[in-house]
Amino acid sequence: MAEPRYQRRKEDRPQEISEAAFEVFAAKGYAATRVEEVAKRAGVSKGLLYLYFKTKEELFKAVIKSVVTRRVDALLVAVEETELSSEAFVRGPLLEFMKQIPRSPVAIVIRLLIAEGQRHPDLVDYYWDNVVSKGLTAIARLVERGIERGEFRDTAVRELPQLVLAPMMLSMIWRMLFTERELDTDKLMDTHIEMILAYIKA
Amino acid sequence: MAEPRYQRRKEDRPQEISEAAFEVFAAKGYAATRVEEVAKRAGVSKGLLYLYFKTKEELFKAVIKSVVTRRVDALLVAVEETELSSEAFVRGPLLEFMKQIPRSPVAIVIRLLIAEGQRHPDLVDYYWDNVVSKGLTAIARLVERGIERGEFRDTAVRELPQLVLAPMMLSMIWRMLFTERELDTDKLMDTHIEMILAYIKA
Amino acid sequence: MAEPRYQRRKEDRPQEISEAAFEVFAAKGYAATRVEEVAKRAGVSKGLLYLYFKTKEELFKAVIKSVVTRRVDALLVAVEETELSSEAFVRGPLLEFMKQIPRSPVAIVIRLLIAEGQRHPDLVDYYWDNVVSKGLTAIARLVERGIERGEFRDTAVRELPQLVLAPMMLSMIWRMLFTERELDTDKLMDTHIEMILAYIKA
Amino acid sequence: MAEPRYQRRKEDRPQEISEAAFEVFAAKGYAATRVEEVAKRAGVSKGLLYLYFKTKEELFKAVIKSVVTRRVDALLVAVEETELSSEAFVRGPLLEFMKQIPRSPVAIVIRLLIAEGQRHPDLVDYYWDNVVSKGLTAIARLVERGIERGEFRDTAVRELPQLVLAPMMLSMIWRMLFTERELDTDKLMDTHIEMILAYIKA
DNA sequence: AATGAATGAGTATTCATTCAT
DNA sequence: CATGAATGAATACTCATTCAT
Repeated sequence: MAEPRYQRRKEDRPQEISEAAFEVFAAKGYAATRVEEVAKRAGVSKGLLYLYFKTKEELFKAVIKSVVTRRVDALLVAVEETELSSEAFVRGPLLEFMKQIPRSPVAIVIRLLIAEGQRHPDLVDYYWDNVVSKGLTAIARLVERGIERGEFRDTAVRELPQLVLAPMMLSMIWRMLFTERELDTDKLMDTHIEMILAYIKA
Repeated sequence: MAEPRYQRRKEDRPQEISEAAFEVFAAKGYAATRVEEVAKRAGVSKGLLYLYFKTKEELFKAVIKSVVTRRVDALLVAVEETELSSEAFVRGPLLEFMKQIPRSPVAIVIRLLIAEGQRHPDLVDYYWDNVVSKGLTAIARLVERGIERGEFRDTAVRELPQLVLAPMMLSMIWRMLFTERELDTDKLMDTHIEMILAYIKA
Repeated sequence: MAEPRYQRRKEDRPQEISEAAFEVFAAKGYAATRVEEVAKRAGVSKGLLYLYFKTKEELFKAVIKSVVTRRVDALLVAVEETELSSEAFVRGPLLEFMKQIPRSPVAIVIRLLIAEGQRHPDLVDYYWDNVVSKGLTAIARLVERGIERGEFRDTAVRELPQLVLAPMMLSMIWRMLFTERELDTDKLMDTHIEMILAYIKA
Repeated sequence: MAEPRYQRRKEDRPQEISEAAFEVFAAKGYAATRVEEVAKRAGVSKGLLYLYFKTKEELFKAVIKSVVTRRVDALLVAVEETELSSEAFVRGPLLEFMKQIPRSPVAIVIRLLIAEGQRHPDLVDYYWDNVVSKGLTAIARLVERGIERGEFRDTAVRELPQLVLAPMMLSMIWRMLFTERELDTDKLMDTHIEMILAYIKA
């Protein structure tokens, strides 16, 4: 009659805990997050959490890694397979990608990395390998192809894909810190892409 | 025998403690910083530290605020008083400013704000008022003056001074996280300024 | 493929668990022993273990009691039934018994009792009744019979059978603590018996 | 007016804490001892305890080592300096020593070592070096001197000083486990010494 | 003013025990 | 009967803050 005191749901637990942890880490940062709160939010006991994650730190790392978005891989693939002109790709899929990222969990992960990265170089490495490096490669490929096709001039942008992503980065930080201060981050990126294209178009 | 500690002016104490605290906060973040370590590094006792700063949090806020750089005010003044053309100012003092910031303590403060800002909105306000807002105003003024003088076209950049600073932001983050990965941040900013100017010049 | 575990008789389970528990308690002591490890070593689940033993403490007590050796009873019987002279019995079966005990599980039980006995007086009582008391009685009977037969003098040893066993006790402790430090415990007991006999022989 | 909330007594604290800890460890054993109870009994806060002892284990080791009795050294010295005959020394100071030890804190330390020694070999080493080894050396010296002087025969006891101490060991264990069961441990040792002397006297 | 000994609330982690499956 | 996922009380240790000296 009474509610069962608990459910056995071995398969789902890690995912549920990880999601709850992400929310709490996002809201409070690593140090200020209490394991107990994560457990409560996941609807499990502290003990169970420790059954799936050996330490708070391991939980943190698992959470960070779990957010590695498929989006970045998708971008790489899209660059290779698209039939759009390079300019059209920049104006379309790439711009869209740049607008999405600052709204996505990746932005939160970046914040956590900025806050905790010094003490977790392996996490930074992981993010470099699986996210940042791939994203930059995608941009670089796109620019190179544009140059090969005669769409773009051969400029310093070729070696500096970061230049394309700079306003995305700024938008991420902006949203973290200055949410309520007005900044039309979409327009920021529209304008930036406009400017870049004007600069590199043949 | 001992260091002539007693010669230190009492008036300097808060400053010395604050400097020591900045170093430790910078290295470890807020939570992982122990008040005792700050005191030790400042060469005072814990008790004395608490005489000047009522809590660790107050110390943190004082430290953050103490780093508010004069550089930003200087930039504002320079924009108003310069006799350079707008383009020359951008290529000269502004570019120099942008290259300096990511190497300066401001970068560290930004990291601390990103990490702790959510729980300290007043600190974010403070930084907004005293640093960010001023910096953006300076850029905006510069662009407006260029337009007034007929040097620049009237583009979206007028309302988006952030666009000018975006690569500076990216460089700051880059240095925090990916120090050892190669990126010529100076060239990044050179190119960006080149690009911006190409875009807005009449 | 798998071990034919299912062939094990259910009736053997408590015994198997108890044996596994003995090994772990012996290696780690009461507090440091985890029930889970006992279960694993016994090849059963934790739940099943708790079906047979209501608590860890009950398991501990059962284990301790299960080691009550038959050897002691055998010694008593042997004393009564032997046809050897008292001296011959001392030099033969008794000496052999004394040499065996420090190598036997009883030694481990004694260690566990020394460590945990204060909190488990009932265990100590049990061991007193079933092991120590019996052993001492056997020695006392032997000495008395020797006196009755005129083989031995009537000395204080009559009321102090512990005197005979003292080096056995020392050997047990020695092996527990100083395993690697050289001590020929067999020779110790040989000499001791020699000495005792010299003392009590008529 | 009100009682001061605490006293600063830096010098005395380690000693006080160590004594309190000895009592609790003695009563409960290592694992069952709660650091908080030690602190309470010492009349200090948990935090202060950790100021003087980095971990519970370090506290335990310090406590064990602090009990290293001067008695053993005294025995060694006495053996060397005495003007008594060897027999008189055995019947006098040595017998007295043997009767005291089972009543002294050393007995408790031995129990703790028996219980915890396996996990703390360094403690066992320490006790070997500072107590056991010295005690055995003293006995051995005594026997050797007796032989040199022609008081004693040259028997196996020369290489087995443990034989002399065996009933002391048994008495220690007896008191730990079977306190209330009658055994006149003093008489046990009287008789044993009698027996030994009868055996080794020339 | 200055010190640092002393406090105690707060937190990660463990593990005996239970109970849904 | 059997399992092992789930619980939660227990406990070592930390560190911001206080206050007797």
